[in-house]
Amino acid sequence: MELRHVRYLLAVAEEMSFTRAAERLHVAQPAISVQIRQLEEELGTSLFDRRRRTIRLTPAGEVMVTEGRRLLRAADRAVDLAVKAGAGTVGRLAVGFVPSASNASLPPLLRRFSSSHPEVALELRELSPNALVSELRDGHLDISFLYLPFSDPDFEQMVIACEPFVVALPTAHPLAGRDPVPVAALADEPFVLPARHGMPGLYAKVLGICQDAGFTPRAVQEDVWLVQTIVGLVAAGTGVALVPASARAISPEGVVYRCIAGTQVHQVELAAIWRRDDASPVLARFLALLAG
Amino acid sequence: MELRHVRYLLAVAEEMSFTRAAERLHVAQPAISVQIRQLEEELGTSLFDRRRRTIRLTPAGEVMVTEGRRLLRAADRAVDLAVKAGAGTVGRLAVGFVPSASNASLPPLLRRFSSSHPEVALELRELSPNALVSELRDGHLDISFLYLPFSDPDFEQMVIACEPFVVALPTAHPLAGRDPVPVAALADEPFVLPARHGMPGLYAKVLGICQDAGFTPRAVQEDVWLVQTIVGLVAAGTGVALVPASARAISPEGVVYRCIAGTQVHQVELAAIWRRDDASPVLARFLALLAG
DNA sequence: TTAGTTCCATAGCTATAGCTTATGAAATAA
DNA sequence: TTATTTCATAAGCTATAGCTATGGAACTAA
Repeated sequence: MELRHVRYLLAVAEEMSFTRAAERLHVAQPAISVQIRQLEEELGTSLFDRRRRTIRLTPAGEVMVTEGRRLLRAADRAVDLAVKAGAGTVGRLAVGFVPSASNASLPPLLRRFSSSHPEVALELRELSPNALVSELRDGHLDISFLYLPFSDPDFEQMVIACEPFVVALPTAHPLAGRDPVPVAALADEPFVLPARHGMPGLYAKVLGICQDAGFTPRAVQEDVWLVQTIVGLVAAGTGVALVPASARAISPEGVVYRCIAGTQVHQVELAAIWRRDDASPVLARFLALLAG
Repeated sequence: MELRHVRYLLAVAEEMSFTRAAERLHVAQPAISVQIRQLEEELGTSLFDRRRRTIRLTPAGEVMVTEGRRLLRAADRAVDLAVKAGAGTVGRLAVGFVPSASNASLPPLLRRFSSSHPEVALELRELSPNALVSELRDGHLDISFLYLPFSDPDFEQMVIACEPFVVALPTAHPLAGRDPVPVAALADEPFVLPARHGMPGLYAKVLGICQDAGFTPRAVQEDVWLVQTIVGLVAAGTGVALVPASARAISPEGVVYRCIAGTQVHQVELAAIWRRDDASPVLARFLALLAG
């Protein structure tokens, strides 16, 4: 049995005429006769009572019409869903991000995508950068957000946000009175540093800023995972820190933010990364939104 | 799209290989390639990621596989149901009968059919003979049971039970002492007669028996619909009656049954009638049970 | 790296099967 | 009855599924 048999059957049943069904389907009448007969032979039973000139459905015909309608609906549905899945307007998108990235730029992006693609299920996961990469590789994630630098030939990347660094100081700190603060002024300060291996992008940037100012930061606390925690430690008076400007949103008692003095702009770049060979249409849609 | 496309897709998806799918379907590998490509072109999206040597389903492919399985199941189900409907092992049978026919012979027949055809819904209706005929004609009934004689070129009939007449007498009646009772002895008795137009078969039989005995029954009560009612009237002393022997099952206080004397056997025949042009497979099954 | 192997895709050809035209038989309608 | 409608059948044509041969790309194993 093929869907053609069902389509012909329904046309005949609905027109109650082989002739009119043929017209409706834009084929000659004998084509209908032959196809219906084939179906009848396959089923081992007749579908129409043709003894009168006005044909009638047999009980088996009635059943086949009912089930045939269901069948064609299921076929239409299958096509519709597959087309949508192919276009990326239905499906699933697993998004990963480093803890600090749940800041200003990401939520609005996700919200916009979600409202323009209501049939795509967004799955959000907060992971360390290396976990993000391995999950992307395994196909458990479709796209991830982390701080640059990052480089891997298997992945493509796109910068989606670029924010300046600011200095986080305990409120009582002598430098809190100055704004902007020159980086060189922090040369002898104890530093709270982000996780070197966990967040290599951020770590490298902070180190770079200090080295540009002519010193290597003295770590009083290393391997801190969350920007939130860094800020907390600064607030507790543990030391000073260089953090992305979006950290201003986290403002616990005891910490102040100051701009960095000087002409050189130090920025941290939040990037989206995804597998180069990932052909997921949903991902393509998401990337289009990122780029557009 | 045809079911062939879906069958090929599922084979490829299950084997995860065009080559093995081709072997499984007993066709050459290019046939699979072409059909899958056709489906992909119709959907406007690819179903397999063929960049690697081990192919993978695309999101659209996953969807199409899931929906395709559903589709083939629906197709199988449609065929199965239609075949059963054609064989008469599933469906509906509307059975009509005159009130009096719900006696000894019919219930066991219906019970036997029902247990051998559990998927056939039996619909039972108690109607007058002319209503039976018109409902048969309209197709609201498939088969009916009534008392002969009945004759109509549009219908076929089969006698399914044949029972002798008996005389029903009030217990106190003088003839109650005799057994058998000669019909002639009832010549001057008041008769309770079945409905002439409502049950022509039974009425004609009773009249015939009396006329054979040389008299025309004097009706004290005519147009009685149910044999049960006739018996009740006899029990109340209204008159005597000739009723089918199965009426013995209805034995209220005040009535006795006596055989008819004489060599001539007077019998009433219960027959099944159905439309000559009715090709219903369920009916055919039922008739086979009646005949066999 | 290179040679060999294993895939799927493509091209050209064959054969099947669906379609068309022409026509016939049976049931209606006039 | 005759004319008309309707479905079935037959013959020829055409479209298409499928086959064989082959090529290119991706792995695999020296």
